[in-house]
Amino acid sequence: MRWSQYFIPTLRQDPADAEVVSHKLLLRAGLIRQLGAGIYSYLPIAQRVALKVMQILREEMNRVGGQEFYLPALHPAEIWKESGRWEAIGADMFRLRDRKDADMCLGMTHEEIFTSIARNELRSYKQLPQVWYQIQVKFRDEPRPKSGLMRLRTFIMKDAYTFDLDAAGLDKSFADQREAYKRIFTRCGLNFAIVEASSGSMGGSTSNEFVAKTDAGEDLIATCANCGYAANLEKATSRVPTVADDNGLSSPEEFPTPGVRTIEDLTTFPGGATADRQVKSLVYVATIKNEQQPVLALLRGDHQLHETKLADSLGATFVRTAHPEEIRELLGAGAGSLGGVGARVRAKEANFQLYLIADLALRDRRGMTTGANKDDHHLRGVDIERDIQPDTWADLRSVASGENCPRCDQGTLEVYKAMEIGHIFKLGTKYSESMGATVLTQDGKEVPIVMGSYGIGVERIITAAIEQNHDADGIIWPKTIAPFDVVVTVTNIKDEQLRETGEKLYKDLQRAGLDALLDDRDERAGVKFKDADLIGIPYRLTIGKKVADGLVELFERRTKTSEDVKLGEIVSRVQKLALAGL
RNA sequence: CGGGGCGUAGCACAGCCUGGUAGUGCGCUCGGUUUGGGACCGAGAGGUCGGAGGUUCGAAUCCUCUCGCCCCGACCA
Repeated sequence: MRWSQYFIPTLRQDPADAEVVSHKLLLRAGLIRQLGAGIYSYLPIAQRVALKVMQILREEMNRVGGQEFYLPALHPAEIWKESGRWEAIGADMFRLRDRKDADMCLGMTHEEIFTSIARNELRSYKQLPQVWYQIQVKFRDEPRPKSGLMRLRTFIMKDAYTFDLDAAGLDKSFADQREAYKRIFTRCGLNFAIVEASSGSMGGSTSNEFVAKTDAGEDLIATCANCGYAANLEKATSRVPTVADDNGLSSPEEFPTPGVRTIEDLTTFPGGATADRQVKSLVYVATIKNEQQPVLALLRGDHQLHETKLADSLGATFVRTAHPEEIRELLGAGAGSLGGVGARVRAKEANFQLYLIADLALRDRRGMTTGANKDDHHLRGVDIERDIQPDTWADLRSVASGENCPRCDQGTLEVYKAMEIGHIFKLGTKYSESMGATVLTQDGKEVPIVMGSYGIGVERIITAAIEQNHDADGIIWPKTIAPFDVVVTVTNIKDEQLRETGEKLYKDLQRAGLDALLDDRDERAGVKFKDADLIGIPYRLTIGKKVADGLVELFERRTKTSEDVKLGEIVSRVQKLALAGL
């Protein structure tokens, strides 16, 4: 491409709306323009990068036996009603009606559609396994689109689905995808990790999340340097030292605590208790199978609740903290004086079925202090099992940096920020059962197909690549996904000799199979250098005064080092560099 | 959905409080000088001040409504 005619609208100043680095650089380097919140147009440079990413996705999917499809983005509601997700999914789905007033939606993922093909066409175990994938647009009405291409409402996803006869087959398919994902992210030049994560409303047993470490990310990952344990905070556990309790009291004892509202307050209150001897009581309203269920979550006073863990433990699609009025109606006291003792009975009087869920760290604890469900009063000497009898026990606690690794003896956990770039799920038979996708086994039995689903966000890869590869001057693309391999910069286009040298070199590079860009603009050299740095092309060949001596300057974007190379050798040199690993 | 902020030229912003000719820098066009890290001089083009309604002799400016965008929180497959 000739830069003089190519559309690369670079910006000198940072756009006011951009906050994170990748967003600023995507705009400044002329890759994207915004159309609406979470909706962006991809300009030619971005499209080139996206196509390179997609090519890697295709190659690695094909390598593990994937077959590429292209499914509709517009879906009739019926198919989503069959799986139950038309109701299960809330406002995140873009819904619309057609002219006949029929419910439709824009696809946010394609389990239902792929499953509908599978159930109609797959009949026999002999046809399995199948590995199907597509690269296609997805629509999600995110509550808060943000950070450029990080959280979008319309984005490109590579989604793959596997269909197996049994669990063993799924294990193999899952492992294949996992390996493919490792190769994909490695080839894209990303620093990534595989972590345990919540499956959310996807359902299924096991899921692995692929994350790229970056401060711009929204996920928190706990890792152990000693044994390699890694988990999203929504799933991570840790070992915390147990607290030795005294014998406690034969029954809880109420005492007045005027003005005490928080765990902290009670630690300093005369006759109070240290935080690890208190029970934190949080009232939530969970949405379970479209029903509102009040829940009292109990944790150790010095521990933090993780809401995703709570939702997962309850099988809820959504949890929110109860409003102050709801809390008072339910338990007869305000937040700050709440507790599990007698809570179920108190709620019953108000005609509510209160569900009590307690964190595992409260197991076997006695002599605890907690609210009395009476303003300005607490109870001491509470024995959790004896006095509260939770309906269930679950891991509800957020782990923190410095806590002991749950897997190994020596390690401690470190928590860092990351962004999700891919997620793979063992779905099992959730969709095949609800939608009737079955095959006949060798002995003639009809069994539901065992499925897996695997997603990668194309824009997330691009965003992560920039977040992890940039400097003060701009983007530093990994060679594998750079929009061009090399840019030929003619310092003065009005100089006949320089121009002709540049033109020839440009054509030779192309002939050698390289993606080359010729900067033939009538601009000062400085402007061209700045733009080339900003856009982040891995190599720049500067055609300047040294041409008289038969030399061009080879500049490496990443290291900002340059070297003079003989004109006759430069093409093979660049070819070697461009094809070399990252 | 709760809290905060912002919509004025392609971009970044000033002007608004205290109503009276719509400005600055970058970019763009033309001419000239320059030419290896975002040049300089000169001359230009470019704006229904997000939209609607109201107050007023007069509204970018004051009032009401509305649309949009950004950030924090909540949420998130």
